[in-house]
Amino acid sequence: MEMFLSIDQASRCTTCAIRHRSICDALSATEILSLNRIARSRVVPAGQMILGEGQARSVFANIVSGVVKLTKTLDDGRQHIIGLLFASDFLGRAYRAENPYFAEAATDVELCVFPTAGFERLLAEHPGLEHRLFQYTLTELDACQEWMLLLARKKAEERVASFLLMIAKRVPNMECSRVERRDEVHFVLPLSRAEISDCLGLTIETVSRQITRLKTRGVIELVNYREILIPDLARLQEAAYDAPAKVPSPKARRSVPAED
Amino acid sequence: MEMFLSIDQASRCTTCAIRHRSICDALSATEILSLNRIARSRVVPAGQMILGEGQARSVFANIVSGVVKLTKTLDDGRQHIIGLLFASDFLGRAYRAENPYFAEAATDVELCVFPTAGFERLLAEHPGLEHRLFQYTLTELDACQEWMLLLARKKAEERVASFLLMIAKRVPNMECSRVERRDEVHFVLPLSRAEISDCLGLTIETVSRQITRLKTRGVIELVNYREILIPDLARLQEAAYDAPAKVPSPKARRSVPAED
DNA sequence: CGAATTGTTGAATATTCTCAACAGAGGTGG
DNA sequence: CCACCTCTGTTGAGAATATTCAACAATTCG
Repeated sequence: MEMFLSIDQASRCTTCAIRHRSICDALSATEILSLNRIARSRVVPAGQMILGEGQARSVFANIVSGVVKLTKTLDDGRQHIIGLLFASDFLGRAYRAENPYFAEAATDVELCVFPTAGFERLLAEHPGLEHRLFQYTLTELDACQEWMLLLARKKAEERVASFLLMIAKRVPNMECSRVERRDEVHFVLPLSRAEISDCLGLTIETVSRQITRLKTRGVIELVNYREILIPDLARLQEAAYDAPAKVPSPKARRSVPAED
Repeated sequence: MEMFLSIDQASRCTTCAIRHRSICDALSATEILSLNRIARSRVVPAGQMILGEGQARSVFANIVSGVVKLTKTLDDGRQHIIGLLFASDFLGRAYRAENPYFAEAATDVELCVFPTAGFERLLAEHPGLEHRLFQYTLTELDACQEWMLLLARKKAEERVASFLLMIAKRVPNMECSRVERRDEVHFVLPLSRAEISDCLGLTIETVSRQITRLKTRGVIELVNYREILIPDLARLQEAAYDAPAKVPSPKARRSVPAED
Protein backbone atom coordinates (compact mmCIF):
# COMPACT_ATOMS: atom_id res chain seq x y z
CA MET A 1 0.00 0.00 0.00
CA GLU A 2 2.74 2.38 0.98
CA MET A 3 4.48 1.21 -2.17
CA PHE A 4 1.54 2.08 -4.39
CA LEU A 5 1.27 5.53 -2.90
CA SER A 6 4.93 6.12 -3.64
CA ILE A 7 4.54 5.15 -7.26
CA ASP A 8 1.45 7.28 -7.51
CA GLN A 9 3.29 10.25 -6.06
CA ALA A 10 6.26 9.78 -8.31
CA SER A 11 4.11 9.65 -11.41
CA ARG A 12 1.86 12.52 -10.40
CA CYS A 13 4.06 15.24 -11.82
CA THR A 14 5.03 13.35 -14.96
CA THR A 15 1.40 12.84 -15.91
CA CYS A 16 0.28 16.28 -14.75
CA ALA A 17 -1.72 18.17 -17.37
CA ILE A 18 -0.41 21.57 -16.29
CA ARG A 19 3.13 20.46 -15.58
CA HIS A 20 4.63 22.66 -18.28
CA ARG A 21 2.47 25.73 -17.89
CA SER A 22 2.34 26.11 -14.11
CA ILE A 23 5.02 27.41 -11.75
CA CYS A 24 6.36 23.85 -11.82
CA ASP A 25 7.66 24.53 -15.29
CA ALA A 26 11.34 25.49 -15.34
CA LEU A 27 11.99 23.88 -11.96
CA SER A 28 14.87 21.49 -11.54
CA ALA A 29 14.27 17.78 -10.98
CA THR A 30 15.17 18.24 -7.32
CA GLU A 31 12.75 21.10 -6.90
CA ILE A 32 9.92 19.21 -8.58
CA LEU A 33 10.60 16.25 -6.33
CA SER A 34 10.55 18.41 -3.19
CA LEU A 35 7.30 20.01 -4.23
CA ASN A 36 5.78 16.68 -5.17
CA ARG A 37 6.65 15.31 -1.76
CA ILE A 38 4.45 17.86 0.03
CA ALA A 39 1.72 18.17 -2.62
CA ARG A 40 -1.78 16.81 -2.16
CA SER A 41 -4.62 16.64 -4.67
CA ARG A 42 -7.96 18.10 -3.78
CA VAL A 43 -11.25 18.50 -5.60
CA VAL A 44 -13.48 21.43 -4.70
CA PRO A 45 -17.07 21.57 -5.96
CA ALA A 46 -18.40 24.74 -7.60
CA GLY A 47 -19.44 27.40 -5.10
CA GLN A 48 -17.33 26.15 -2.26
CA MET A 49 -14.96 28.41 -0.40
CA ILE A 50 -11.26 27.61 -0.70
CA LEU A 51 -9.76 30.42 1.32
CA GLY A 52 -11.34 33.01 3.60
CA GLU A 53 -10.61 36.73 3.43
CA GLY A 54 -8.45 37.74 6.35
CA GLN A 55 -8.06 34.09 7.24
CA ALA A 56 -4.91 33.39 9.18
CA ARG A 57 -2.27 31.83 6.92
CA SER A 58 -2.72 31.40 3.23
CA VAL A 59 -3.07 28.18 1.26
CA PHE A 60 -0.90 27.50 -1.74
CA ALA A 61 -2.09 25.55 -4.74
CA ASN A 62 -1.82 25.05 -8.45
CA ILE A 63 -5.11 25.09 -10.30
CA VAL A 64 -5.18 21.81 -12.24
CA SER A 65 -8.60 22.36 -13.78
CA GLY A 66 -11.62 24.59 -13.32
CA VAL A 67 -11.91 28.25 -12.45
CA VAL A 68 -11.30 29.93 -9.09
CA LYS A 69 -12.53 33.44 -8.35
CA LEU A 70 -10.85 35.81 -5.92
CA THR A 71 -13.13 38.37 -4.35
CA LYS A 72 -12.85 41.37 -2.09
CA THR A 73 -15.82 42.73 -0.19
CA LEU A 74 -16.72 46.10 1.28
CA ASP A 75 -18.61 45.57 4.48
CA ASP A 76 -21.89 46.95 3.11
CA GLY A 77 -21.88 44.03 0.69
CA ARG A 78 -20.45 45.67 -2.40
CA GLN A 79 -17.96 43.23 -3.81
CA HIS A 80 -15.54 42.81 -6.62
CA ILE A 81 -13.81 39.86 -8.23
CA ILE A 82 -10.17 40.92 -8.31
CA GLY A 83 -9.03 37.92 -10.25
CA LEU A 84 -9.89 34.65 -11.91
CA LEU A 85 -7.56 31.69 -11.80
CA PHE A 86 -7.57 29.10 -14.56
CA ALA A 87 -5.77 25.81 -15.11
CA SER A 88 -2.02 26.26 -14.51
CA ASP A 89 -2.46 29.40 -12.41
CA PHE A 90 -1.16 29.61 -8.87
CA LEU A 91 -3.24 30.41 -5.79
CA GLY A 92 -1.82 31.91 -2.63
CA ARG A 93 -0.13 34.96 -1.21
CA ALA A 94 3.31 34.15 0.17
CA TYR A 95 4.91 35.97 3.09
CA ARG A 96 1.78 37.33 4.61
CA ALA A 97 -0.02 36.23 7.73
CA GLU A 98 -3.48 37.25 6.57
CA ASN A 99 -4.86 36.33 3.22
CA PRO A 100 -6.00 39.53 1.47
CA TYR A 101 -8.90 38.05 -0.47
CA PHE A 102 -11.52 35.38 -0.52
CA ALA A 103 -11.04 32.44 -2.90
CA GLU A 104 -13.96 30.36 -4.08
CA ALA A 105 -14.44 27.69 -6.71
CA ALA A 106 -16.42 29.19 -9.62
CA THR A 107 -16.68 25.80 -11.31
CA ASP A 108 -15.68 22.38 -10.01
CA VAL A 109 -11.98 22.70 -9.39
CA GLU A 110 -9.04 20.31 -9.10
CA LEU A 111 -6.20 21.66 -7.01
CA CYS A 112 -2.68 20.54 -6.30
CA VAL A 113 -2.35 21.88 -2.75
CA PHE A 114 0.87 22.61 -0.88
CA PRO A 115 0.75 23.01 2.91
CA THR A 116 1.62 26.56 3.95
CA ALA A 117 4.62 25.90 6.14
CA GLY A 118 6.12 23.33 3.83
CA PHE A 119 5.74 25.49 0.78
CA GLU A 120 7.32 28.53 2.38
CA ARG A 121 10.21 26.39 3.53
CA LEU A 122 10.76 25.14 -0.02
CA LEU A 123 10.55 28.72 -1.25
CA ALA A 124 13.38 29.65 1.09
CA GLU A 125 15.46 26.58 0.17
CA HIS A 126 15.03 26.69 -3.61
CA PRO A 127 15.73 30.07 -5.21
CA GLY A 128 14.58 28.56 -8.51
CA LEU A 129 11.07 28.06 -7.12
CA GLU A 130 10.96 31.56 -5.71
CA HIS A 131 12.22 32.96 -9.00
CA ARG A 132 9.45 31.20 -10.89
CA LEU A 133 6.80 32.43 -8.46
CA PHE A 134 8.20 35.93 -8.71
CA GLN A 135 7.83 35.88 -12.48
CA TYR A 136 4.29 34.58 -12.13
CA THR A 137 3.51 37.39 -9.67
CA LEU A 138 4.88 40.01 -12.07
CA THR A 139 2.58 38.70 -14.81
CA GLU A 140 -0.31 38.85 -12.36
CA LEU A 141 0.57 42.46 -11.57
CA ASP A 142 0.66 43.33 -15.28
CA ALA A 143 -2.79 41.80 -15.72
CA CYS A 144 -4.10 43.62 -12.66
CA GLN A 145 -2.88 46.97 -13.99
CA GLU A 146 -4.44 46.24 -17.36
CA TRP A 147 -7.72 45.47 -15.65
CA MET A 148 -7.56 48.74 -13.71
CA LEU A 149 -7.57 50.60 -17.02
CA LEU A 150 -10.73 48.71 -17.95
CA LEU A 151 -12.45 49.57 -14.67
CA ALA A 152 -11.34 53.19 -14.75
CA ARG A 153 -11.96 54.11 -18.35
CA LYS A 154 -13.95 51.60 -20.37
CA LYS A 155 -17.69 51.82 -21.01
CA ALA A 156 -20.05 48.98 -20.13
CA GLU A 157 -20.05 47.48 -23.61
CA GLU A 158 -16.26 47.58 -23.88
CA ARG A 159 -15.98 45.96 -20.47
CA VAL A 160 -18.29 43.10 -21.35
CA ALA A 161 -16.52 42.58 -24.68
CA SER A 162 -13.13 42.66 -22.91
CA PHE A 163 -14.36 40.10 -20.43
CA LEU A 164 -15.58 37.73 -23.12
CA LEU A 165 -12.30 38.17 -24.95
CA MET A 166 -10.36 37.32 -21.81
CA ILE A 167 -12.44 34.20 -21.28
CA ALA A 168 -12.11 33.25 -24.94
CA LYS A 169 -8.34 33.43 -24.59
CA ARG A 170 -8.10 31.36 -21.43
CA VAL A 171 -10.97 28.92 -21.45
CA PRO A 172 -10.56 27.27 -24.87
CA ASN A 173 -7.56 25.35 -23.57
CA MET A 174 -9.96 23.53 -21.33
CA GLU A 175 -12.18 20.54 -21.82
CA CYS A 176 -15.44 22.45 -21.97
CA SER A 177 -14.68 24.35 -25.15
CA ARG A 178 -13.00 24.14 -28.50
CA VAL A 179 -11.71 26.28 -31.30
CA GLU A 180 -13.58 25.30 -34.42
CA ARG A 181 -12.39 27.35 -37.31
CA ARG A 182 -9.86 30.09 -37.59
CA ASP A 183 -11.13 33.09 -35.59
CA GLU A 184 -14.21 31.21 -34.44
CA VAL A 185 -14.34 30.41 -30.75
CA HIS A 186 -16.92 28.52 -28.76
CA PHE A 187 -16.95 28.25 -24.99
CA VAL A 188 -18.99 27.86 -21.85
CA LEU A 189 -18.92 30.82 -19.48
CA PRO A 190 -17.50 29.73 -16.13
CA LEU A 191 -19.36 32.57 -14.37
CA SER A 192 -22.94 33.66 -13.80
CA ARG A 193 -24.12 37.13 -14.80
CA ALA A 194 -23.82 38.19 -11.16
CA GLU A 195 -20.20 37.09 -11.09
CA ILE A 196 -19.45 38.77 -14.41
CA SER A 197 -20.86 42.01 -13.06
CA ASP A 198 -18.62 41.63 -10.01
CA CYS A 199 -15.63 41.32 -12.34
CA LEU A 200 -16.53 44.39 -14.32
CA GLY A 201 -17.78 46.81 -11.68
CA LEU A 202 -21.27 46.83 -13.19
CA THR A 203 -24.70 45.53 -12.22
CA ILE A 204 -26.23 42.25 -13.39
CA GLU A 205 -28.75 44.15 -15.49
CA THR A 206 -26.14 46.20 -17.31
CA VAL A 207 -24.12 43.09 -18.14
CA SER A 208 -27.24 41.38 -19.41
CA ARG A 209 -28.18 44.35 -21.59
CA GLN A 210 -24.70 44.63 -23.07
CA ILE A 211 -24.59 40.91 -23.86
CA THR A 212 -27.93 41.29 -25.62
CA ARG A 213 -26.53 44.29 -27.47
CA LEU A 214 -23.44 42.38 -28.64
CA LYS A 215 -25.71 39.54 -29.73
CA THR A 216 -27.99 41.92 -31.67
CA ARG A 217 -24.96 43.44 -33.39
CA GLY A 218 -23.82 39.95 -34.35
CA VAL A 219 -20.52 40.16 -32.47
CA ILE A 220 -21.43 37.13 -30.38
CA GLU A 221 -24.02 34.34 -30.54
CA LEU A 222 -25.67 32.76 -27.53
CA VAL A 223 -26.16 29.01 -27.80
CA ASN A 224 -27.73 29.23 -24.36
CA TYR A 225 -27.22 31.61 -21.44
CA ARG A 226 -23.87 30.09 -20.55
CA GLU A 227 -22.62 28.96 -23.94
CA ILE A 228 -21.18 31.52 -26.28
CA LEU A 229 -20.02 31.42 -29.88
CA ILE A 230 -17.76 34.11 -31.24
CA PRO A 231 -17.88 34.09 -35.04
CA ASP A 232 -15.04 36.56 -35.48
CA LEU A 233 -12.57 37.24 -32.71
CA ALA A 234 -11.36 40.43 -34.42
CA ARG A 235 -14.81 42.02 -34.18
CA LEU A 236 -15.01 41.22 -30.49
CA GLN A 237 -11.55 42.66 -30.02
CA GLU A 238 -12.76 45.83 -31.69
CA ALA A 239 -15.78 46.04 -29.40
CA ALA A 240 -13.46 45.54 -26.42
CA TYR A 241 -11.30 48.44 -27.57
CA ASP A 242 -8.45 46.06 -26.97
CA ALA A 243 -5.91 48.23 -28.74
CA PRO A 244 -2.17 47.79 -28.45
CA ALA A 245 -0.25 50.30 -26.36
CA LYS A 246 0.76 53.36 -28.28
CA VAL A 247 3.03 56.37 -28.04
CA PRO A 248 3.12 58.13 -24.65
CA SER A 249 -0.01 60.25 -24.72
CA PRO A 250 -1.87 62.51 -27.17
CA LYS A 251 -1.41 65.68 -25.21
CA ALA A 252 1.09 64.83 -22.54
CA ARG A 253 1.95 67.68 -20.21
CA ARG A 254 5.41 68.72 -21.50
CA SER A 255 6.69 65.18 -21.66
CA VAL A 256 10.23 65.23 -22.92
CA PRO A 257 12.34 62.09 -22.93
CA ALA A 258 14.71 62.44 -20.01
CA GLU A 259 18.28 61.98 -21.11
CA ASP A 260 21.26 63.04 -19.08
CA MET B 1 39.37 63.03 -8.59
CA GLU B 2 38.86 59.30 -8.93
CA MET B 3 39.50 59.14 -5.21
CA PHE B 4 36.77 61.62 -4.39
CA LEU B 5 34.28 59.74 -6.51
CA SER B 6 35.08 56.54 -4.67
CA ILE B 7 34.54 58.12 -1.31
CA ASP B 8 31.34 59.65 -2.57
CA GLN B 9 30.13 56.30 -3.83
CA ALA B 10 31.02 54.52 -0.64
CA SER B 11 29.14 57.03 1.48
CA ARG B 12 26.13 57.27 -0.79
CA CYS B 13 24.29 54.32 0.72
CA THR B 14 25.23 55.07 4.32
CA THR B 15 23.80 58.59 4.05
CA CYS B 16 20.84 57.56 1.91
CA ALA B 17 17.51 58.85 3.26
CA ILE B 18 15.56 55.83 2.04
CA ARG B 19 18.21 53.24 2.82
CA HIS B 20 16.08 51.42 5.38
CA ARG B 21 12.72 51.64 3.67
CA SER B 22 13.62 50.78 0.08
CA ILE B 23 14.45 47.42 -1.45
CA CYS B 24 17.99 48.06 -0.21
CA ASP B 25 16.79 47.32 3.30
CA ALA B 26 17.49 43.76 4.37
CA LEU B 27 20.27 43.33 1.83
CA SER B 28 23.65 42.02 2.91
CA ALA B 29 26.70 44.27 2.94
CA THR B 30 27.94 42.54 -0.22
CA GLU B 31 24.66 43.07 -2.00
CA ILE B 32 24.51 46.74 -1.06
CA LEU B 33 28.02 47.18 -2.29
CA SER B 34 27.26 45.52 -5.63
CA LEU B 35 24.18 47.66 -6.09
CA ASN B 36 26.04 50.79 -5.09
CA ARG B 37 28.72 50.04 -7.66
CA ILE B 38 26.26 50.28 -10.57
CA ALA B 39 23.96 52.96 -9.11
CA ARG B 40 23.80 56.50 -10.44
CA SER B 41 21.91 59.49 -9.06
CA ARG B 42 19.59 61.37 -11.32
CA VAL B 43 17.26 64.32 -10.84
CA VAL B 44 14.17 64.56 -13.02
CA PRO B 45 12.13 67.76 -13.10
CA ALA B 46 8.33 67.64 -12.70
CA GLY B 47 6.52 66.71 -15.88
CA GLN B 48 9.40 64.95 -17.52
CA MET B 49 9.11 61.44 -18.87
CA ILE B 50 11.22 58.78 -17.17
CA LEU B 51 10.17 55.70 -19.07
CA GLY B 52 8.10 55.30 -22.23
CA GLU B 53 5.23 52.87 -22.57
CA GLY B 54 6.27 49.95 -24.73
CA GLN B 55 9.80 51.27 -24.68
CA ALA B 56 12.37 48.57 -25.27
CA ARG B 57 14.00 47.59 -21.97
CA SER B 58 12.93 48.92 -18.64
CA VAL B 59 14.83 51.22 -16.31
CA PHE B 60 15.28 50.33 -12.68
CA ALA B 61 15.44 52.91 -9.93
CA ASN B 62 14.70 53.68 -6.32
CA ILE B 63 12.67 56.80 -5.75
CA VAL B 64 14.73 58.88 -3.33
CA SER B 65 12.34 61.82 -3.17
CA GLY B 66 9.36 63.16 -5.09
CA VAL B 67 6.44 61.40 -6.74
CA VAL B 68 6.41 59.37 -9.94
CA LYS B 69 3.20 58.50 -11.76
CA LEU B 70 2.72 55.41 -13.88
CA THR B 71 0.14 55.73 -16.63
CA LYS B 72 -1.51 53.54 -19.21
CA THR B 73 -3.22 54.99 -22.24
CA LEU B 74 -5.95 53.76 -24.57
CA ASP B 75 -5.21 54.98 -28.06
CA ASP B 76 -8.17 57.35 -28.19
CA GLY B 77 -6.52 59.29 -25.38
CA ARG B 78 -8.37 57.89 -22.39
CA GLN B 79 -5.78 57.27 -19.74
CA HIS B 80 -5.37 55.99 -16.24
CA ILE B 81 -2.72 56.35 -13.58
CA ILE B 82 -2.11 52.77 -12.50
CA GLY B 83 0.23 53.71 -9.71
CA LEU B 84 2.06 56.39 -7.82
CA LEU B 85 5.57 55.87 -6.54
CA PHE B 86 6.82 57.75 -3.49
CA ALA B 87 10.14 57.98 -1.71
CA SER B 88 11.56 54.47 -1.07
CA ASP B 89 9.42 52.86 -3.79
CA PHE B 90 10.99 50.94 -6.63
CA LEU B 91 10.48 51.67 -10.32
CA GLY B 92 10.88 49.08 -13.04
CA ARG B 93 9.51 45.84 -14.40
CA ALA B 94 12.09 43.08 -14.32
CA TYR B 95 12.23 40.22 -16.83
CA ARG B 96 10.29 41.90 -19.58
CA ALA B 97 11.49 43.32 -22.85
CA GLU B 98 8.80 45.96 -23.16
CA ASN B 99 7.89 48.27 -20.36
CA PRO B 100 4.12 47.95 -19.77
CA TYR B 101 3.50 51.55 -18.70
CA PHE B 102 4.64 55.10 -19.00
CA ALA B 103 6.50 56.65 -16.06
CA GLU B 104 6.64 60.38 -15.54
CA ALA B 105 7.81 62.65 -12.74
CA ALA B 106 4.74 64.16 -11.06
CA THR B 107 6.91 66.42 -8.91
CA ASP B 108 10.65 67.01 -9.07
CA VAL B 109 12.13 63.60 -8.45
CA GLU B 110 15.45 62.27 -7.23
CA LEU B 111 16.22 58.78 -8.46
CA CYS B 112 18.88 56.22 -7.70
CA VAL B 113 19.08 54.55 -11.11
CA PHE B 114 20.43 51.09 -11.88
CA PRO B 115 21.31 50.23 -15.48
CA THR B 116 19.05 47.52 -16.86
CA ALA B 117 21.59 44.86 -17.73
CA GLY B 118 23.61 45.34 -14.58
CA PHE B 119 20.59 45.21 -12.34
CA GLU B 120 19.23 42.03 -13.89
CA ARG B 121 22.63 40.45 -13.54
CA LEU B 122 22.67 41.32 -9.83
CA LEU B 123 19.17 39.90 -9.47
CA ALA B 124 20.40 36.61 -10.85
CA GLU B 125 23.52 36.60 -8.68
CA HIS B 126 21.98 37.68 -5.39
CA PRO B 127 18.86 35.75 -4.35
CA GLY B 128 18.56 38.15 -1.41
CA LEU B 129 17.96 41.06 -3.77
CA GLU B 130 15.45 39.11 -5.80
CA HIS B 131 13.69 38.02 -2.63
CA ARG B 132 13.36 41.62 -1.50
CA LEU B 133 12.05 42.75 -4.87
CA PHE B 134 9.61 39.86 -4.87
CA GLN B 135 8.23 40.96 -1.53
CA TYR B 136 7.95 44.51 -2.79
CA THR B 137 6.10 43.27 -5.88
CA LEU B 138 3.65 41.30 -3.73
CA THR B 139 2.86 44.44 -1.74
CA GLU B 140 2.35 46.32 -5.01
CA LEU B 141 -0.05 43.60 -6.15
CA ASP B 142 -2.00 43.86 -2.89
CA ALA B 143 -2.29 47.62 -3.36
CA CYS B 144 -3.35 47.19 -6.98
CA GLN B 145 -6.09 44.76 -6.01
CA GLU B 146 -7.28 47.11 -3.30
CA TRP B 147 -7.43 49.94 -5.83
CA MET B 148 -9.46 47.77 -8.22
CA LEU B 149 -12.15 47.52 -5.57
CA LEU B 150 -12.20 51.31 -5.41
CA LEU B 151 -12.52 51.66 -9.17
CA ALA B 152 -15.13 48.94 -9.46
CA ARG B 153 -17.38 49.75 -6.56
CA LYS B 154 -16.80 53.08 -4.85
CA LYS B 155 -18.75 56.27 -5.59
CA ALA B 156 -17.05 59.48 -6.64
CA GLU B 157 -16.96 60.95 -3.13
CA GLU B 158 -15.56 57.75 -1.62
CA ARG B 159 -12.92 57.62 -4.31
CA VAL B 160 -11.76 61.17 -3.72
CA ALA B 161 -11.71 60.62 0.04
CA SER B 162 -9.77 57.38 -0.44
CA PHE B 163 -7.29 59.18 -2.63
CA LEU B 164 -6.71 61.93 -0.09
CA LEU B 165 -6.32 59.32 2.62
CA MET B 166 -3.73 57.47 0.57
CA ILE B 167 -1.80 60.68 0.01
CA ALA B 168 -2.10 61.62 3.67
CA LYS B 169 -0.56 58.28 4.59
CA ARG B 170 2.35 58.45 2.19
CA VAL B 171 3.21 62.10 1.70
CA PRO B 172 3.64 63.28 5.33
CA ASN B 173 6.94 61.41 5.54
CA MET B 174 8.24 63.88 3.04
CA GLU B 175 9.67 67.37 3.29
CA CYS B 176 6.62 69.19 1.95
CA SER B 177 4.27 68.29 4.76
CA ARG B 178 4.03 67.64 8.45
CA VAL B 179 1.81 66.06 11.02
CA GLU B 180 0.80 68.76 13.46
CA ARG B 181 -1.41 67.31 16.14
CA ARG B 182 -2.74 63.89 16.71
CA ASP B 183 -5.13 63.05 13.83
CA GLU B 184 -4.46 66.34 12.07
CA VAL B 185 -2.59 66.11 8.82
CA HIS B 186 -1.40 68.84 6.51
CA PHE B 187 0.09 68.21 3.07
CA VAL B 188 0.63 69.50 -0.45
CA LEU B 189 -1.02 67.47 -3.18
CA PRO B 190 1.61 66.13 -5.56
CA LEU B 191 -0.96 65.93 -8.36
CA SER B 192 -3.18 68.28 -10.32
CA ARG B 193 -6.94 67.74 -10.51
CA ALA B 194 -6.47 66.23 -13.97
CA GLU B 195 -4.00 63.71 -12.57
CA ILE B 196 -6.23 62.90 -9.62
CA SER B 197 -9.10 62.21 -11.99
CA ASP B 198 -6.81 59.88 -13.95
CA CYS B 199 -6.09 57.98 -10.73
CA LEU B 200 -9.73 57.62 -9.84
CA GLY B 201 -11.38 56.93 -13.18
CA LEU B 202 -13.38 60.16 -12.96
CA THR B 203 -13.39 63.50 -14.76
CA ILE B 204 -11.66 66.67 -13.56
CA GLU B 205 -15.02 68.27 -12.87
CA THR B 206 -16.28 65.41 -10.73
CA VAL B 207 -13.09 65.43 -8.66
CA SER B 208 -13.40 69.18 -8.19
CA ARG B 209 -17.03 68.93 -7.12
CA GLN B 210 -16.29 66.14 -4.64
CA ILE B 211 -13.40 68.10 -3.12
CA THR B 212 -15.71 71.06 -2.71
CA ARG B 213 -18.26 68.77 -1.15
CA LEU B 214 -15.78 67.35 1.37
CA LYS B 215 -14.71 70.90 2.17
CA THR B 216 -18.32 72.03 2.70
CA ARG B 217 -18.92 69.08 5.00
CA GLY B 218 -15.83 70.05 6.98
CA VAL B 219 -14.00 66.80 6.34
CA ILE B 220 -11.10 68.64 4.71
CA GLU B 221 -9.89 72.24 4.55
CA LEU B 222 -8.22 73.85 1.53
CA VAL B 223 -5.35 76.18 2.37
CA ASN B 224 -5.03 76.70 -1.37
CA TYR B 225 -5.81 74.50 -4.37
CA ARG B 226 -2.87 72.25 -3.73
CA GLU B 227 -2.53 72.43 0.03
CA ILE B 228 -4.88 70.41 2.16
CA LEU B 229 -5.53 70.21 5.87
CA ILE B 230 -7.30 67.24 7.36
CA PRO B 231 -8.64 68.13 10.82
CA ASP B 232 -9.69 64.59 11.68
CA LEU B 233 -8.29 61.60 9.84
CA ALA B 234 -11.04 59.35 11.19
CA ARG B 235 -13.74 61.41 9.49
CA LEU B 236 -11.91 61.22 6.18
CA GLN B 237 -11.54 57.48 6.63
CA GLU B 238 -15.29 57.26 7.13
CA ALA B 239 -15.93 59.24 3.95
CA ALA B 240 -13.54 56.93 2.11
CA TYR B 241 -15.45 53.89 3.31
CA ASP B 242 -12.08 52.53 4.22
CA ALA B 243 -13.44 49.69 6.24
CA PRO B 244 -11.42 46.68 7.31
CA ALA B 245 -12.03 43.39 5.53
CA LYS B 246 -14.85 41.38 7.01
CA VAL B 247 -16.33 37.90 6.95
CA PRO B 248 -16.61 36.26 3.50
CA SER B 249 -19.74 37.84 2.05
CA PRO B 250 -23.25 38.80 3.17
CA LYS B 251 -25.07 36.40 0.87
CA ALA B 252 -22.38 34.18 -0.51
CA ARG B 253 -23.66 31.59 -2.91
CA ARG B 254 -23.51 28.39 -0.80
CA SER B 255 -20.11 29.12 0.59
CA VAL B 256 -19.05 26.37 2.89
CA PRO B 257 -15.54 26.15 4.27
CA ALA B 258 -13.88 23.36 2.32
CA GLU B 259 -12.30 20.85 4.65
CA ASP B 260 -11.27 17.41 3.60
C1' DC C 1 -44.24 19.07 -12.97
C1' DG C 2 -43.52 22.85 -9.76
C1' DA C 3 -40.34 25.66 -7.08
C1' DA C 4 -36.24 28.09 -6.97
C1' DT C 5 -32.71 30.20 -9.31
C1' DT C 6 -30.84 32.78 -13.01
C1' DG C 7 -31.33 35.87 -16.75
C1' DT C 8 -33.87 39.54 -19.48
C1' DT C 9 -36.40 43.62 -20.25
C1' DG C 10 -38.74 48.13 -19.20
C1' DA C 11 -39.41 52.50 -16.75
C1' DA C 12 -37.91 55.75 -13.54
C1' DT C 13 -34.00 57.51 -11.07
C1' DA C 14 -29.31 58.62 -9.80
C1' DT C 15 -24.75 59.45 -10.90
C1' DT C 16 -21.33 60.98 -13.65
C1' DC C 17 -19.94 63.21 -17.93
C1' DT C 18 -19.84 66.87 -21.38
C1' DC C 19 -19.88 71.40 -22.72
C1' DA C 20 -19.47 75.97 -21.44
C1' DA C 21 -18.54 79.94 -18.77
C1' DC C 22 -15.99 81.93 -15.40
C1' DA C 23 -12.64 82.62 -11.40
C1' DG C 24 -8.21 82.34 -9.24
C1' DA C 25 -3.13 81.60 -9.44
C1' DG C 26 1.18 82.07 -11.50
C1' DG C 27 4.30 83.86 -14.80
C1' DT C 28 6.06 87.47 -18.20
C1' DG C 29 7.14 91.72 -19.95
C1' DG C 30 6.44 96.55 -20.21
C1' DC D 1 4.48 96.81 -9.85
C1' DC D 2 0.75 95.99 -12.54
C1' DA D 3 -1.55 94.58 -16.90
C1' DC D 4 -2.03 90.68 -19.48
C1' DC D 5 -1.95 85.99 -20.65
C1' DT D 6 -2.08 81.19 -19.66
C1' DC D 7 -3.00 77.46 -17.02
C1' DT D 8 -5.59 75.28 -13.48
C1' DG D 9 -9.58 74.79 -10.93
C1' DT D 10 -14.67 75.69 -10.02
C1' DT D 11 -19.42 75.87 -11.03
C1' DG D 12 -23.78 75.32 -13.70
C1' DA D 13 -26.99 73.18 -17.05
C1' DG D 14 -28.15 69.57 -19.92
C1' DA D 15 -27.04 64.97 -21.73
C1' DA D 16 -25.42 60.34 -21.42
C1' DT D 17 -24.66 56.30 -18.94
C1' DA D 18 -25.47 53.08 -15.57
C1' DT D 19 -28.38 51.85 -11.46
C1' DT D 20 -32.54 50.66 -9.10
C1' DC D 21 -36.89 48.65 -8.80
C1' DA D 22 -40.10 45.71 -10.74
C1' DA D 23 -42.13 42.36 -13.68
C1' DC D 24 -41.51 38.54 -16.32
C1' DA D 25 -39.13 34.62 -18.94
C1' DA D 26 -36.05 30.83 -19.18
C1' DT D 27 -33.45 27.33 -16.98
C1' DT D 28 -32.29 24.10 -13.49
C1' DC D 29 -33.14 21.07 -9.79
C1' DG D 30 -35.66 18.06 -6.99
